[in-house]
Amino acid sequence: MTVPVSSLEVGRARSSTPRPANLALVLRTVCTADTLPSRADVAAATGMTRATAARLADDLVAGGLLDEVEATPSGRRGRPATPLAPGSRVVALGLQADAGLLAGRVLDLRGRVVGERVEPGDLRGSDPAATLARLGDLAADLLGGLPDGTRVAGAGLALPGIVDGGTGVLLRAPNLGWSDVSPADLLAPRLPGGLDPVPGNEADLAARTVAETAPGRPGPHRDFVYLSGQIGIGGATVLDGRVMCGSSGWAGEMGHVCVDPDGPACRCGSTGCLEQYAGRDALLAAAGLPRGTPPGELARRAAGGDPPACAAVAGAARALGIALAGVLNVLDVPVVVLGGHLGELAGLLRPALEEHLGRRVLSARWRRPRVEAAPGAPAAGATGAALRALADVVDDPARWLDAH
Amino acid sequence: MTVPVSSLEVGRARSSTPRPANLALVLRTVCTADTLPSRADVAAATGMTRATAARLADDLVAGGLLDEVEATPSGRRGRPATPLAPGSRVVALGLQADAGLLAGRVLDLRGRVVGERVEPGDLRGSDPAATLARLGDLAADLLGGLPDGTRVAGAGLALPGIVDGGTGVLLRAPNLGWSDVSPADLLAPRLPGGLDPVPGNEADLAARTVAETAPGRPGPHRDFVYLSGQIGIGGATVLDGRVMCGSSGWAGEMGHVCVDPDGPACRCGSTGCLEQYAGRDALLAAAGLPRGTPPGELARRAAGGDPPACAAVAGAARALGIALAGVLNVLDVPVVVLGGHLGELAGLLRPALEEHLGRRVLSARWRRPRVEAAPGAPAAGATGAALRALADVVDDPARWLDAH
DNA sequence: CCAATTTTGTTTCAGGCTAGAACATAATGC
DNA sequence: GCATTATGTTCTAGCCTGAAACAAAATTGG
Repeated sequence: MTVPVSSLEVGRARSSTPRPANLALVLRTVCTADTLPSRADVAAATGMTRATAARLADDLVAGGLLDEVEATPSGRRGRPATPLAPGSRVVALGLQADAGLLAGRVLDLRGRVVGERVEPGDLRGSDPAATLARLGDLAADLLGGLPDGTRVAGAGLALPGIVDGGTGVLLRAPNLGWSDVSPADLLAPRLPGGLDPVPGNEADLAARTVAETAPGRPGPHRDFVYLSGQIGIGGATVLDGRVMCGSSGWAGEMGHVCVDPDGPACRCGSTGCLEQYAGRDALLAAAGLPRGTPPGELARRAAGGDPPACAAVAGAARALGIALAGVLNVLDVPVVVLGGHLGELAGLLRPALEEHLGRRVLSARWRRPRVEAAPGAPAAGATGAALRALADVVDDPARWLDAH
Repeated sequence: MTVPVSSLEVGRARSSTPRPANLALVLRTVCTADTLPSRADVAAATGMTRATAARLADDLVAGGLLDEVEATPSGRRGRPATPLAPGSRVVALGLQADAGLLAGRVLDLRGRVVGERVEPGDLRGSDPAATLARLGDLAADLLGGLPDGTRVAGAGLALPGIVDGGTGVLLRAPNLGWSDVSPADLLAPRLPGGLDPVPGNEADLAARTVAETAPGRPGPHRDFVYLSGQIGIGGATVLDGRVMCGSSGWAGEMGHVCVDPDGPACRCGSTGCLEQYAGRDALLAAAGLPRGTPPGELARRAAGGDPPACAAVAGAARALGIALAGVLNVLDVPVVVLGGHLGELAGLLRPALEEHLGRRVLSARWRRPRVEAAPGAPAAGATGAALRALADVVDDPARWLDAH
């Protein structure tokens, strides 16, 4: 052979028949639809013939990826349609280990929460092996409580740190005090049926819950920046509906964008990082509150007009404005979604932050950047981890059908 | 129908047969290969059978999208292979209107320059209609000089400003002093055969020349930030090999990332923008040189140790370090490519800039960010515009075959 | 209550495309 | 000159979709 294979590798998947792509198209169409579509609706939406759409839907129903739902009398004439819904017995497990909690959540293909466990607790400086063992037991318990016939399509694990995409190793998680942990090895033995949770960054996965509200269903924004205020400030960028994880998982280190080169020194070695102004501890210190105060208390004081609290919020808004304006200028993203402690402060931050962005973002004259609060579900990372696992099924249902 | 069609629209193209996708796969494989592959090489690389690869290749050869090249004696035994190459008679036209020049360039599917015209001239404050008429004549002249049998697949136009992706209207181009111009209307009448150049941002298109060195052939980096120093500083982000143009074409306003909130006022209304430190005029002023000095002169002086020139370069490196560190932290991109006047200074900027980035980018301890100079071809935007047009052909050759 | 109408879902058949195997072609090596 | 080896072509079976005919189950109207 003249040409080495490596030089010819072309990224795309190839399939000799159109069927896998069309199965995915049918499933995605059902997942995306606002109301439960019939086979005929799917045919109309995709441009296939009714025969083809029906055949593909039949296969998906047989494999459990679609459910035929009881028809509700529509009042229109003609044979009543059989509504299709994403299969309720195909689920995925999302796990999360954070400085403040352990969580597990099971979602089905419709995006409904089928099972849930949240265990608050201070895990800073905890032993990775012991903590992950507890999480594994929690997961096993959660899976054991699922109704018979449920099939677990996959699992994910949200971690507050840098995860190497290739090896799945948690390189470092400052809030937990962990480094170089391989969570798969510690978790898998505790889980039934060879389930192997794929680790991912908590902010990336939380951003996914905004990018898609249910498996295959796009959320309210195609392009946005997600900011997750935990102890530090993580973040993620969503472009074209895809969460950008960076070429090695380091994306979203929003907390260390430089706000002021002459500002206070940061533990990262740089100066004037965003975290020094809008991180949880920095905010509390500026407001004159002790370290462990819940962010809700800060929000209450600032809303009540307490001067140091208001000053802290104003300072955070200014710093966020400077840091985010840079990102918004570079990426042309119209929306910022605030999660974590920043989400709790969103109502107070929004006016000043939108004003800062309006001044510093070049395109603001045409389209003013908007600031929103993330829907405040606890342990959003667990939900995102489950969604990511289910996305694998939605993207290639043929593989799932062949395997079962 | 229960479900409104709009709610069911799923972005993907659907085709009832695998052929269009496989045609694209074969063409892309040939474009990507380091050496000219035979039909058998294509089969091996794609996983198709030789029969299938050969049939698809035959169709592409018949349509002019692939050429059969004279076999060079390989010395190996067996029937000699017929090498395949991207079709040399399918070309695209790239145009560029900039503050300092008008340019047109014709590229073939192999990425070779088939024709070229560059007309330097000061176009600041020029009349859009007159200037685009000149560009149209230049283009018509260029196309007229092409060898017989050449087929023009499309055209693009690089402009130094904000282009609305939907309408193709140039909203504003500060360096030209243009706003709300519709270049397609002014150009198309001068061009043969209903050719309608698609306008795009100059920095985005210049970044494309780094992202792909020839149609369908990935460049040296999958993920990088491109900085284009013209009069201001434009830029573009390439993620996963795709140039991110933003949800409304405003992406890449790198020049107005805030370096220092207490810095000098910028004409954009903000303060301490990168442009105030590393823009062409700011650099020349800091070096004590008059406004019109070519950047090469600054580079010579700084290389020679002239103190004000060195200070100017050092200041620019610091400002670039602060601004880029933010972007690199957020997007986890390992490479910065410098073009335009920053490219000419790349050698001088690199050491200080890499040092700044090493300190401010969180992932630097694992992977140090690298700074490179863009290959310094003049009017890179024109090349990028032609590449973009050719990418349409490479992405869906079936459409091209059907239409001819 | 029954027939016409309408819409959904199924069955059947033809056609396009790929995989696999056999075959033809054109070189090297002994 | 003949075996060997690799490329390219031809032929057939099988998978999948599109089109059209058909079956099923509701409403409408007398």
